[in-house]
Amino acid sequence: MPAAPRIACIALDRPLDRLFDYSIPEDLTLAPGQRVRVPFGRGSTIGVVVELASTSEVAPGRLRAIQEAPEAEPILGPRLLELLQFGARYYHHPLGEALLGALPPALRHGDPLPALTPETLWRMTPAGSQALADGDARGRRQQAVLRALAHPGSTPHDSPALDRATLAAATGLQLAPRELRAFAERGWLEAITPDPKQPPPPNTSDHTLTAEQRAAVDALTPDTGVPLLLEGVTGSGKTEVYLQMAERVLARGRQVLFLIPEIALTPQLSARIQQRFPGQVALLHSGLSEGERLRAWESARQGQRRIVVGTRSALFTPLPDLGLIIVDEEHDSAFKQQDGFRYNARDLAIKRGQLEQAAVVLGSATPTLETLHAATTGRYAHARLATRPDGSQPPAVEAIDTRVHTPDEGLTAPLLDAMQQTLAAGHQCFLLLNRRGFARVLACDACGWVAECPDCDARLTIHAHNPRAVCHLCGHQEPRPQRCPQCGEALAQRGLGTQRLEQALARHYPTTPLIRLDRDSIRHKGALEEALDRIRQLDAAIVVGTQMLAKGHDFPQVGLVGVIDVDQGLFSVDLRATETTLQLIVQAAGRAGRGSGGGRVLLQTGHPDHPLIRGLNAANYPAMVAPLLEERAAAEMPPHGHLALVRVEAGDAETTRRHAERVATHLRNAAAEGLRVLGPAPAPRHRVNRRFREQILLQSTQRGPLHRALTRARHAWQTDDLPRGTRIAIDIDPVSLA
DNA sequence: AGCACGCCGACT
DNA sequence: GTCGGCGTGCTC
Repeated sequence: MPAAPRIACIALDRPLDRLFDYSIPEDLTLAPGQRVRVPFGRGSTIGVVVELASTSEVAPGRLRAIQEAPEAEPILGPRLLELLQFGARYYHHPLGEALLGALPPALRHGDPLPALTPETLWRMTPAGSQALADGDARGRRQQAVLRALAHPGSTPHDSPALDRATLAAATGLQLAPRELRAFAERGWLEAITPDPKQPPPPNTSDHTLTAEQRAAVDALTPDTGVPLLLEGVTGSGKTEVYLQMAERVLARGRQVLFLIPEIALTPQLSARIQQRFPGQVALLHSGLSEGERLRAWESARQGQRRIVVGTRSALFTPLPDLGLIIVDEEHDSAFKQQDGFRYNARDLAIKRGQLEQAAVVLGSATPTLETLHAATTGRYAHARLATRPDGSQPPAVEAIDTRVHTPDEGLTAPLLDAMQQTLAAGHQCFLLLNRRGFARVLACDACGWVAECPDCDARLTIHAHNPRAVCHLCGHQEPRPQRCPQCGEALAQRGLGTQRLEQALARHYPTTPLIRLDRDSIRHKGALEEALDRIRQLDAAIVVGTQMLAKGHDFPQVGLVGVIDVDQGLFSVDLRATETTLQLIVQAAGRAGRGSGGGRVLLQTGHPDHPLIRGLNAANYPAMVAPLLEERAAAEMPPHGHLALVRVEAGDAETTRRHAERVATHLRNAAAEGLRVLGPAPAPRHRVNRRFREQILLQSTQRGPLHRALTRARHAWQTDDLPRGTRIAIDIDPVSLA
């Protein structure tokens, strides 16, 4: 008779690629996925039970006992546990970090699960409606709340009941519970406590779906394990399709996981979902406090909230009745974690869908070549939204030849003319420039010297209100040199960024409202919402920004989109630069010509006759990127080949190189037929913050040999004596080779 | 990763 | 004489 399993194999939050065995105290019953506190070294730490065993390799005398289990139940269910185990294996990352990283920080640190209180919903009373109409509600906040309850987004019917978070999202205000209670005491609002067994019905939409949208909703076939690509041109109404899919799945009693690239950049989307499903949405993103995050997570795990809207890491939220995963803007690189556990939430979402028997929808106007290829070869189902419900057309794309029209401060004469016309017609101009700040560098025109960071491979940049020169990679600052240290000539400022473009535009159009939208300008909380509101309220205006300008916002007034410099993206060496630039152009074009009809997209380029530029066609993205797919096939690059990047980093160039060579040798020894090991080569940014980086690229038409070689080589270099300061990072399916 | 142990330099 | 530098090894 086998002994009872009195040993638990436990994963810990350490970068150690193994489990630790502990004995289970008599009075404790454990299951995989359960959280435990264990003694470790001289302290104690939180771990997750991965499996139970009756014997251990560790001598019985050296086994220590589990201290406690904060919950009696597994906190990660079997399918989520399997997903994370798969992910850790696939991305060659220690299981403990993957597992503990999936928990909210509070649980990782040992806090107990919070008790959930039922969410109060607020509805406007007739008295409140009266107060709004009569102007009795004087305060800005009072008016905002009442108005939100009178017109919740697209449903101007009877007053719906909204929870506090939804009201906050709809008004853009921070609302304390006591403030809402005060409104209730005045008789303007009434509080409703919904029955948890009987969730409130969705606030129905009065959008009638187009035939295409209807077909897309119907294309959702649950339980087949086949992902659905929802390819919809910008403005084609993907969100409404998602919402109706969600309604169907919720009606069958299941939960919905809605992943978006970055909540902060698209506040309207999450607000719209919350308004449609009041009190049922848990919002998960990096802006939450530990406590807020924990409560949102727990409410989803308990099934109290039926919808999770969140960024990348929300993929790992436990959902007992998961029925649908939506990955919106699936092409967005924000779904790929860029350090530590380098998973791609889009790819793991597909895996989770299979494990949980939940439908998976990937939506985009500009799908990645990987997804597009899977859809055209039949591995994924494919639904297209080719038209806009309002009947408007994506604008045509025109090129301005910068060899003929020399740009001054980034602006050519034809672009300035077109802007003039657009503004005169009362429409807006959006100008896209993928470089922040002033991005001016200090250069010597006489000998070519350029001011560089002493610690990085980067040029120092000059910003508007800073008298010093700054490094964008490490933050190093120094006084601006006035003269060239090599030849003594006076230094000139060269280059162009959004801030400088903004200044140049202010000179050209001194009376036109000018708004800049980039990472720097929205740093303050609420700054983005403020800018978006201003853009929507204005008629003629110029908006300057980086790629975030192209991200999913609806601006009805845009008549012209200008791309200041397409060439730097289109003709770059990086594997995906061309693809992401084409995506950016199409997404940007999608901002123009909504509502008011027409609209132009102007690209400034020195290669107007290049096939990619001539082939630009925002209405048919798959046709437009077909040549790229052919290139990828010829080069055995994704999706026709698989990549992994191994980065070696150390404190000086010499050791980094030496150890990279050794890692590469391990990989070559472990490599089987069909695997190419390229490098090591200095990483594109070889030196950052006084550390040096070399990289090795693995390329194979099959995933198998690639993973087998990595597994074997990893064993080899772990037993090899690499010095302490050397760090090796593995990046599977890298989104950028930089 | 943390945290100990451990063996060599400049300091009250 | 000791405080502390970070090289090496371990954590069930």
